[in-house]
Order: sequence, then structure tokens, then C-alpha cells
Amino acid sequence: MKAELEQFLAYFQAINRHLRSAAFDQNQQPITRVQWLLMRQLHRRGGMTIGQLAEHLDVRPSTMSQMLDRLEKSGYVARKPDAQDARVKVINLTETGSEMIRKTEVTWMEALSEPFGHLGEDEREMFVRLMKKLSDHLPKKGDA
Amino acid sequence: MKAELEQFLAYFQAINRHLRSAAFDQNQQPITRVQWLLMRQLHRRGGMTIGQLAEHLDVRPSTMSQMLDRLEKSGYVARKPDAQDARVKVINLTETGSEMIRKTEVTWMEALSEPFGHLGEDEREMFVRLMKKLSDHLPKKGDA
DNA sequence: TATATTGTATAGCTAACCTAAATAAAATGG
DNA sequence: CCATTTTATTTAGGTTAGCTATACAATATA
Repeated sequence: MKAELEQFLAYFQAINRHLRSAAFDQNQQPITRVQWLLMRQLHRRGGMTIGQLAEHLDVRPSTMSQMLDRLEKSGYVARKPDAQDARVKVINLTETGSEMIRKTEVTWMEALSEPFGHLGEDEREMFVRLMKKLSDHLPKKGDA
Repeated sequence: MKAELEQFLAYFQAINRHLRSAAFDQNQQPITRVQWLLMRQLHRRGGMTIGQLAEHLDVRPSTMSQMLDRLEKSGYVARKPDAQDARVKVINLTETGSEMIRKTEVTWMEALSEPFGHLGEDEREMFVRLMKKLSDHLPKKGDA
């Protein structure tokens, strides 16, 4: 099983490298690793507060405020005052921000489309099934 | 097929996130995205010159020289004068550098070991076979 | 020997990221 | 209502990576 995992990871890396390279070529305005992390987080779960985001990335609120300044200036995120608590600001991706992520995902799809086409119908089906099974068994974030 | 690819990418991302998170927790001395790129490149193909590396990352030689200064200071790479041409310096990972990459790969394996164990023997075999088939059909770097 | 190549040192710039401390504004608990 | 706490921001200040151009030294090549 160890040998299989080793091979699996090697192929995984190759695919990953290919995806990153494609995304890199497409991105006119590159963002940093942390900024990408932040945007993905907001994509998965919008409406988080500054404090929550700061805790999530393990930085001080003042740091997070400035990170959001930069992303806001780039037009990717927006602050919105919270309805319940006027001290709190709620962060969401803007249309531009969502579009950026969506575009990257499209680029990824295009980058894999041709290679994926070399698989047969039932191979593709099986492949997705196995990926799902592996994903489903990843430990959840609230783990030990 | 588009729907399958979409699902595939979603699962791929989930696994990727998991791997990165595990590696992040393990890494005491985090390096930047570009530094990681450089080290992976040297891992795949050691003995490149400064000029080659500069061209590979699309930066000026003076920039590359400084990037290598930093990695050298961290103990990850070493410059070695070329035997044929005394102007040229050849770059390789040090033992520490290789060890760092190896450790990360071990961390990845550990992070997937449990989830991978939920697959049956023939599922794993099939999975690796499909990953290989997909990888093999990725366009090579000298493509259109 | 004149010219080209390879890498480096230097000076100087931008940008991201990070913190602590002071502040403003709003909520909350007596 | 008032004291305290909470939330986010501003400010001042520091570190680091990454990038360039220019000048230079060492070496190779024609």
C-alpha cells in the first residue's frame, strides 16, 4: 500500500503542477498564497467577520484589516456592516472576486479537458467515484 | 463529461487542501511559493546553472543569484563551480534541502494513509492506474 | 587581444505581511 | 446611565522577498 500511495502522490503532484502552471499563465493580476487562501475561504463561506477571518488565518485583527484593505482595493472583496451588531463588518467576495475564482476554475477544467478525454466513459465515472471516496474519508477540520 | 471534470476538480482541491494543511503544520521554517518552485525544480533536475534557472523562472540572473543567496543561507542549496567552464556555477540541493522535500513527501503520505486505507485493494490499484493514465496525457513542457 | 558571456555585488525600489498601541464606536451588564 | 468589554481601524514601525539596472570581475572565445 505504501508503494501505491507513493505513486499516487507522484501523479497527483504532476497534475497539480500542470493546473498551477495553467492558472499562472492565465492570471493577469497574480495574488499571493495567503490572499488566495483568504479568497477561497470567502468563496466557501462568505459573510465571515474580520475577527473570524483573523483567527482562521492566525493573525491579529489589525493584520487582517489591512489584508482586506488590499483585497478591497483590488476589487475582490467588500466590507458590509452587520445588521445585528454595528461594530462588526461582514466580508464577502465581490462579483469581480467570484469571477476571478470562477475563471481560474474554468482554466483548470480546460487544462484537464484534453487529458481527461483519453479516459473511457466508465473510467471517468470510476475515477470520480474513487476521488469522492478518498475525499469523503479526509478528516474533517474539527478533528483531533 | 464536463460535470465529471467539475466534480473531479472539486475533490482534487479538497485533497490538495488537506495535503497543504498537513505540510504547513509540519514545516517549522516555511518557504515561499517561488522558493518551493525552485527547490522542486532542483529536486527534479539538479545541476542547473544560474542562467538556466533564471530563464526557467523568467527573472534576471541578478535576481536568481539573490534568490539562491537566500536559499543557500538557509542551507537548502549549494553552488558548485562548473568543471568545464569556470564562469559557470552549478546548483544542487544540499542534504538538508533534499531532506526537507523528502520530509514533506512523507508528511503527505501520512496525511493520506488513513483515507487511502478505506479503499479496497483493487480500488487502490485502479486508482493509481487512472492517475497514471491522466498524468501520462498531460501535455509535455515543450508543447504548443 | 578584443569581445562576449556568466555570475555577483550594490543600490534602490515595491509590496506583502506582521505587530503593538491608541482610538472610535457600539454593545452589554450592572 | 455608566463602566467595561468587544470589534474593527489607524498609525507607526519593522522584516522579508522579489525585482531591476548597472557596474564589475573572471573567464571563454573568435
